[in-house]
Amino acid sequence: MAKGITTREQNYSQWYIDIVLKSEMADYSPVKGCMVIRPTGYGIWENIQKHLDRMFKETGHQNAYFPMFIPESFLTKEAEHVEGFAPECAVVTHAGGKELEEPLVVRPTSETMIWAMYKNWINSYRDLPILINQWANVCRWEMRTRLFLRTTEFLWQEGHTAHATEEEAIAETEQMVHIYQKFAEEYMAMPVMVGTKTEQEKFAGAVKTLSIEAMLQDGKALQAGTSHYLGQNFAKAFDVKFQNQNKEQEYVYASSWGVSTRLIGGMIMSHSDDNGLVIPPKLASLPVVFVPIWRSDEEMELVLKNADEMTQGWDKLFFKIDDRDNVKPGRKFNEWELKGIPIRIEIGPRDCENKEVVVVRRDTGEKVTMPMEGLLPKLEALLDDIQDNLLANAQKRMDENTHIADDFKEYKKAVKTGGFYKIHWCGENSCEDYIQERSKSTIRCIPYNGEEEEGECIVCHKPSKRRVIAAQSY
RNA sequence: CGGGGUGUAGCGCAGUCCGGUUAGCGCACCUGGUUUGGGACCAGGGGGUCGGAGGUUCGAAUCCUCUCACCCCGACCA
Repeated sequence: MAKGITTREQNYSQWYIDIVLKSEMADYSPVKGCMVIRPTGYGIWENIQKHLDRMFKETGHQNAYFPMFIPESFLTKEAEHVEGFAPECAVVTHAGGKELEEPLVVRPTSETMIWAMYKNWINSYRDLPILINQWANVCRWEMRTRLFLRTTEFLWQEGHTAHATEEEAIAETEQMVHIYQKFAEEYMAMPVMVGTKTEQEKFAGAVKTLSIEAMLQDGKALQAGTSHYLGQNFAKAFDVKFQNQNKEQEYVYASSWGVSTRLIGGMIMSHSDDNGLVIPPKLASLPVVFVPIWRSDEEMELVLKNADEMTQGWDKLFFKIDDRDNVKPGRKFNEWELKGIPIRIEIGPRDCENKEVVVVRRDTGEKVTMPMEGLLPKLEALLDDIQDNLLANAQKRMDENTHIADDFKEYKKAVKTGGFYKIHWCGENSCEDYIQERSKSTIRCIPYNGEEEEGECIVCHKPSKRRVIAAQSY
């Protein structure tokens, strides 16, 4: 059993904190609400970046970088945007030993800076579309923070695109939310619900917000990524017009989309267990670790020699031989389990004699003896199997915990225990507020391509045309 | 901002009510030896001035005043 990790049953929140700190993913910093992402955690982020970046570039996007300081006046140009973000902005008022002429906001998101620049770059329909992404840090002064899920400063990517037509901008918005869905499922083994946010929950300044919502082990929802159709809101705020083929001046249509280090929190709460982290193989910076076992110096030499020989020609980043002589094997087993390494290979004198090794998979703990000869393809297949198994488990959890609810009292009771609930909702803000106040849950999204179904609002009983997803959330 | 709580070694805590030699304990750390197929054991060792400031006293981690920080619940939150 794991030492010093609170079990999920005892206290799910504390379990999460224990996992993050003990696996050395991250640590609290001296600044309240800000965390340090340690090598173990940063490696996961690098893999997230690697794969997403490729997906962005394959769909025609390019990376760029914009400044982290935004003149305060920029924020106020879009009315809803400023209302949504002003309360959580950090503002620099002094620099270089003097008070600044105009305060600088530490970006909470970059729409304003980017549209101030796009104004200079766009004149003609020939300048469009612009498909830019940036990897950056942003700062939002949240009152309550949680490691990875909500921190004052966090890392993310933000895509900002400019288009000549509404159709094109909407298509971009939809394309990106589906890229997020694909990434979540294929790489993170984290199934998600794709849908539209309600008017009240949408991004400040957007016409429409699409999101992916994951279901974590405790049944709570996590907004794991968003893609916004911004219409002409920012183009109007920053006066970004282009001349179309009919010689007319027209405001540019826009999208923006992002995922953050929050994904790492989602990954942890999707797959990890009471023994520690469980990393999906496709995100693991170290897929395989060897734990050699010996009693004497002679045995040590023998075992290490065998391990070296059998891994000749393997990718150095694929495996590590944990040859520390001052730590016992049992401890190593536990350490690597805690760190979530997908496959552990035990190799001792007995195995060397039989020319075999013991292969242990992290997700199920299953141990299998395999011959040293021709091991690599088997490990690769096993990694694929682990990846598939994690996704299947997460999918099963989501399916089993997605329910239909038609009676508010029953819903209120049920939602406390977690899970997604498909409910009818009339579309009124007042009913949405009622749900939030009475049940501590929120409408997560209106499912994308959701089936039409006649029904009545769970609150006011007025007609509803489709079901929405409601749940408790992080 | 309202309610509650905590500050003593890197971490977790005891000691505080009822002031009294050198401030303890567990984990971690360091050295040596024995160990090594699921978190080793023995021996030795280093490290704190008790969140901060002021006061009472022969004497303060302990009592008093002020102050700071952090945590939990609530409010808030792509």
